[in-house]
Amino acid sequence: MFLERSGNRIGISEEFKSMTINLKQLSKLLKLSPTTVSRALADYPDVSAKTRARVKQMAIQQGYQPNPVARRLQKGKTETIGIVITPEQNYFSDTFFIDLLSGISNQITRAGYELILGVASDEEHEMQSMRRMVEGKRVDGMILTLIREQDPRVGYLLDRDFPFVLYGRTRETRPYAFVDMDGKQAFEKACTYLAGLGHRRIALLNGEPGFMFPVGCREGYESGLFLSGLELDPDLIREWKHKDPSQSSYRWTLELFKNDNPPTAILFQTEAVNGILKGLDELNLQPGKDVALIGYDDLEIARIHRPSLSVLRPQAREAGQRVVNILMEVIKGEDPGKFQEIHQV
Amino acid sequence: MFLERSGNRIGISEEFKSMTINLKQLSKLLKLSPTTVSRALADYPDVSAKTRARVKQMAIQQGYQPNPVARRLQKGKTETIGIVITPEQNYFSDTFFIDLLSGISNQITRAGYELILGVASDEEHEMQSMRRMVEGKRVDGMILTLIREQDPRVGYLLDRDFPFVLYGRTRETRPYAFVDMDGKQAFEKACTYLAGLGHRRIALLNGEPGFMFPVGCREGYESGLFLSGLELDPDLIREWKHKDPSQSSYRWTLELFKNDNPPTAILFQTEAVNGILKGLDELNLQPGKDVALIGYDDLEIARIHRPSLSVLRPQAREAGQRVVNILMEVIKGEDPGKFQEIHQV
DNA sequence: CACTTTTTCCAAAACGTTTTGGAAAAAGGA
DNA sequence: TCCTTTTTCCAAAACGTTTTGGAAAAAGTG
Repeated sequence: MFLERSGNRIGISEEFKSMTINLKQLSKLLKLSPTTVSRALADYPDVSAKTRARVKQMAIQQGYQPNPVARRLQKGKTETIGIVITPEQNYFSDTFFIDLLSGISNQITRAGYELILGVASDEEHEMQSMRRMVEGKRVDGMILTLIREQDPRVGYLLDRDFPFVLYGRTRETRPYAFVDMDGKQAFEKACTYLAGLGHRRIALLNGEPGFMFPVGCREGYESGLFLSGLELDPDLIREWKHKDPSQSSYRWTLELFKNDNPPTAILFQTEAVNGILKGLDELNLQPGKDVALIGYDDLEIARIHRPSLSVLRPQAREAGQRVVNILMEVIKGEDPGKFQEIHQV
Repeated sequence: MFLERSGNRIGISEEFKSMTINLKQLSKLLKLSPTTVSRALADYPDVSAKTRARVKQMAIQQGYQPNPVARRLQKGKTETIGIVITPEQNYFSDTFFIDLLSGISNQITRAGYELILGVASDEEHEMQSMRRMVEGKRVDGMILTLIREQDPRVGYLLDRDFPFVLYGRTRETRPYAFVDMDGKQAFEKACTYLAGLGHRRIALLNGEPGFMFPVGCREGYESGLFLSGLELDPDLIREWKHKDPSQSSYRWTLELFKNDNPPTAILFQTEAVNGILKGLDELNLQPGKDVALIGYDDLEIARIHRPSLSVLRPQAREAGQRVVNILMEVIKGEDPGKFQEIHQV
């Protein structure tokens, strides 16, 4: 029909648009029933090898792809996973979170699923966004990140028996699935490593309580001190504020060095890095020389501070993939309690 | 049925699970046809005010929400928007991109739509991810960010007449919808501002060509110099590498000051900030004192460097919302060429 | 050949909405 | 009152799949 103008823009665009063929049309082309075509494509044993091949070839030739919406309705599944992220915590800084998201996204795609994203400005909207997904039947499962010690989202999902997996942990007695990084072990190792280098005054610039991760970091820090025969000095532990990590860690850095017996090393998480560097700069202390620094997370900034700034790099991509695989099992009906993984960093 | 154990966990979870009522059940409860209930909820005029009220009340009471999958099938729309992000460019640094995403997400939710996310590691996967969304009939429209000068995605979408909006611009003669920040004007202003303060040697640490944004920045820089009666010195223009912005901008910073006649001010984009600060630190130059710095994007790090580090803050949230509103119009069939907006920063 | 079993196919139903095209009931007009 | 118009409702079809429950054809068996 568009032959006479096949060379121009309209011809091309019409050609592309007509690429949407559906099952009925495809089956008509093959002189088969929609049933048989559908089953052939799904490799059911009750269709002969010959017709199966014929169907598949035609499907490829015609660029047939089953309409996902129709399939979802029939299957009674959305084939969709939900995640809600929050901007205020600068969780996005550097590559860590995007790596996690990358692992999640790719694995979800591999399963033929979709990832839908909510962005919430605070805890209330976070819950609201999740409820919309869950109660609106928009997803088959949820992935939760940035877990708090007391996290209402977990109770909510457990109450309605809705499939979910945490990246992180929370305080909850009922069994649930999670993948967590072993912050405790990481900080313990970092601490003993520094002690092994001769450091006796090791500071911890930790995240403030409320979130679960800093809890493990502190445990690891304390355990590391203990294993190295060092005493814990409360003056060397400080907590940056989630509202403004840079500013607060900057202040605490200055504070730490007002001490009569200042630290020679600092352990911290990503969020504090800018504040610490600025603080040290102002005090004319060289990172890596006057003060050893070990941070948690894959810091882009560490590349130009190498080797004066060491980092513990969690395998975020792998963790993301694992989270998805587990979620798929839970959706299938597996017991979530079976999936509780703590990954070494 | 679960009355005798309504106090325990199973009772509760069953109660929540039964909250999923569908249209047929709801209409039975109301002794009305599904048709009438559906139309009542959609405020059609052919249902009396009385029954409309009755229906709505019951719908709320029963927590009825139309199954989105079924509605999509009938409506022939996915009510879904797609976006593909790429991790390698550290676009995620600081709040800019997440703000944009936040504006996009919230506006999409407000429209009752869904945002599906793809994460691609390179240009090839970026295209692949987009094709899956488009050809797999998974979205009604696409949002594109991080636009390149020659961007195959734009041609692809134009060819098949698929609705999309760019955040940014590209070199393409056919009309398309976009929202862009006026990088040119921003850099021009910054430049004349610095000149007004007496600076005569203003450097530009620009993004490398390939992406569209640095083009405008450079134009603005050159125009700003011209307006201030300053001559353009090619030695003061350097480009950081996308593969490693920190490292390259760090090197260029050192390089800039090897000049016999070094700059007294530097203009740059977010990506270069760590490299520049590190470089200046190493040269014992104080930002804001020895060298004036003006960056583009909302830099978290600028908070602790205030006022020594100025930033041009684009209204990312608002831009994101605008992108969505435009996309909705384009999906409705409006001419994309009508929507070409350049926002002042 | 007659009967059973296996292979290969398909018609119809189902998923949960919205839309189409009336029909019945109520209201208005003479 | 009878006819016309408006209001209010609904049965049936449609969206594009997958699944169910056979039926027809082919192959195997004695």
